[in-house]
Amino acid sequence: MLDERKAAILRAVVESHIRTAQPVSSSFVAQLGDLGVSPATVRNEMAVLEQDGYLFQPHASAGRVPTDKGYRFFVDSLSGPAPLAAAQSELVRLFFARTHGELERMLAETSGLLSRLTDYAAVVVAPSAPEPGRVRSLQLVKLSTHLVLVVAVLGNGAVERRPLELSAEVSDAQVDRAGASAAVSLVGATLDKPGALTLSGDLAVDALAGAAVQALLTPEQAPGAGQVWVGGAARMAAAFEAVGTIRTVLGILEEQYVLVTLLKDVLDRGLTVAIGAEHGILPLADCSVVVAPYEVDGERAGTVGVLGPTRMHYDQALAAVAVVSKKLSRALSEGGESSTGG
Amino acid sequence: MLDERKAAILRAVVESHIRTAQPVSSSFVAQLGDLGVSPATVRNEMAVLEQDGYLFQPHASAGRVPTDKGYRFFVDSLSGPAPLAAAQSELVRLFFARTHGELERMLAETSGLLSRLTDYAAVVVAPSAPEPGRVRSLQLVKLSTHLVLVVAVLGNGAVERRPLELSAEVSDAQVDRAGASAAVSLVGATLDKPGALTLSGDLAVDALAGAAVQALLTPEQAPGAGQVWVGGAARMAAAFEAVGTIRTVLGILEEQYVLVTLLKDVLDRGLTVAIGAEHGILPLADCSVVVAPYEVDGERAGTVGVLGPTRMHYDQALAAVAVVSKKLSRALSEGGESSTGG
DNA sequence: GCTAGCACTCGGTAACCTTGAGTGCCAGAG
DNA sequence: CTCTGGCACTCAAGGTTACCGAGTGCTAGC
Repeated sequence: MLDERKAAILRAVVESHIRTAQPVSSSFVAQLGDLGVSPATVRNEMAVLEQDGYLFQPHASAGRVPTDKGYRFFVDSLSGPAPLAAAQSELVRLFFARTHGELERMLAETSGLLSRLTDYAAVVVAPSAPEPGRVRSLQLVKLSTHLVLVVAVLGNGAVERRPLELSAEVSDAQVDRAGASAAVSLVGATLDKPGALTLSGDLAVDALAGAAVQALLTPEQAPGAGQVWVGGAARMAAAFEAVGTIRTVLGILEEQYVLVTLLKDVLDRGLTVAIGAEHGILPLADCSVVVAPYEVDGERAGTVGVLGPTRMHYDQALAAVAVVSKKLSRALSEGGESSTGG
Repeated sequence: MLDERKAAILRAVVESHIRTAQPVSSSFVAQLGDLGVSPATVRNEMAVLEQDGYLFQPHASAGRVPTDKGYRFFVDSLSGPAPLAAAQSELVRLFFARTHGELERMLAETSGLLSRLTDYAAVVVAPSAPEPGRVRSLQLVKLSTHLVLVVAVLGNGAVERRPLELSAEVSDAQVDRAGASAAVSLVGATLDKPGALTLSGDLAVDALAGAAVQALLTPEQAPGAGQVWVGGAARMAAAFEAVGTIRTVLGILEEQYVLVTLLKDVLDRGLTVAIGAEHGILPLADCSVVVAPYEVDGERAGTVGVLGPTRMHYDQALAAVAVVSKKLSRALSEGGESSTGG
């Protein structure tokens, strides 16, 4: 496609522009010395690169700026993620040594970590379908005369909790019996196919047990809502000069649905990096996305990603995303200790 | 302090500047017609207001802009929060009719609501010391050979969950007996003063029961962390023109500690509104804060607030904050249905 | 005490020029 | 055929000047 010299020039332009955010001139590339040719020669090559759509000239007397296609070539020609700087590796190590606990908290903090690592905004998407697993334990707890709480512990340690509003008063004993009955029906079964209820004859008890089982089978929350954590949105304000761009980008970062779809789309297309207009979201035309899935117990669960300007440090972002997704997978899979408390 | 005419002029200047973000001229105020005086008279009054520190003149041939002191006078002379616009009341009504569930989720969504209502950034601080309440139920669930989960349901319906890593293997029966023992010790007691453990004689069982009780007594999370939700940070980008201001404000909005302290300080000083430099945070000198506490079961619990530019619509912000804090208090107090899922 | 009138100030805008970075192209050297 | 030095050309950026007009402060008069 591109002969070696053109590729070298293109790489030089991209690298320089990522660093300086300025158009890159032919003489600058020539002075780099890697090619041993004069600025005039570089100019000729650059003209061809522009015709082929890799470069773009803001105006007649300016240097060249990479196009999305130029960045794409650059990213594809990377030899893989750079190794993380020592300080950053240490940051990651410390973070995962220190962080335990609830899934939600962990993911939220991970978005902060990833943002600090890259200096861009980071997005973490929660596991899409937290596979229910078997019910390990089920209990009814009477909170007040008309309010009973259903608490179930699942195989992965997650706790499902459902309030149950009663129209008629029930006794402690009735709650206990209903709990036992519901437990027989559900413990050992998975949430998608419960066992049959054994009837006790006491209508109130049987109704309560049935309602408890039913409540557990109903997923508590709409999918997609509250499942995204964005870290370091403020860093996007530092990445752009134009106020308008900052506003639209920040606006998008608050649209959880758009974010989830964006990351999912990119992954589904088998990509790790989406550059500029490659993802379909027009307001983010000046942004690139670097994504990686993370796993829980070997199953692809959620996504972590970095959103930065098109002229982002791809090698570092790739490295950070790769490391974080790997470590996160491990942290979330360790004996099921950390899991949703919903 | 200020005679009526000066006060009227000052109010006019503030109102106009809030709307237009422009310096306000004497002729504009005179044309409003509320005073029936000429621009020249207004000018004279304005000169006095400037000497007294209520107004400020960016340069010699410009109109006047309110100072913090001017805004303070304006806010203090408000007759109370304006009634919410019909569309907004409806938004609030719908929101609280629709929103149930976990405390965290609810607070997070509330920050979004408040931000939408006011068009500024909203901050919601979680209850500072979630009063533990009595333990209603306690259970040990064996997840794997070396991992046991302690699950406790508290009086307010909150579920506390602690993983327990074991060095030696235990049998199902042992877990059950330890659970029963720990339950005897804790059920009915509050988390700060547990009852004594009755020893069984089986060392493994007693150790496990003790560990379970101990785990529950240890608060899971560091205070202050993850206890703040910010909604609509992007709206701050629309509220300011200068990129620098946008950056610093967004930066602050990600400093959870600063935010919590800020809101707490303002409330502690008995204020509802902090204008410009009145709160001590220099980078937020161009911002004002409107806060209100919310209650859970009659006890002051957390804070909701709005962060906007100094020239914010105080009446609307006051109204929105008041309504949201009231409704939130009610929603969180209803029979303890909604509470933390720790 | 209020107001009309007037001189004054000063930010903002437009027009203009200059500068210099960078290009495209061409002719000549290798 | 490829590369390079030279040169004319383009155009954004920055500086200067002039002008406009919004808005003020002051004063004299009602």
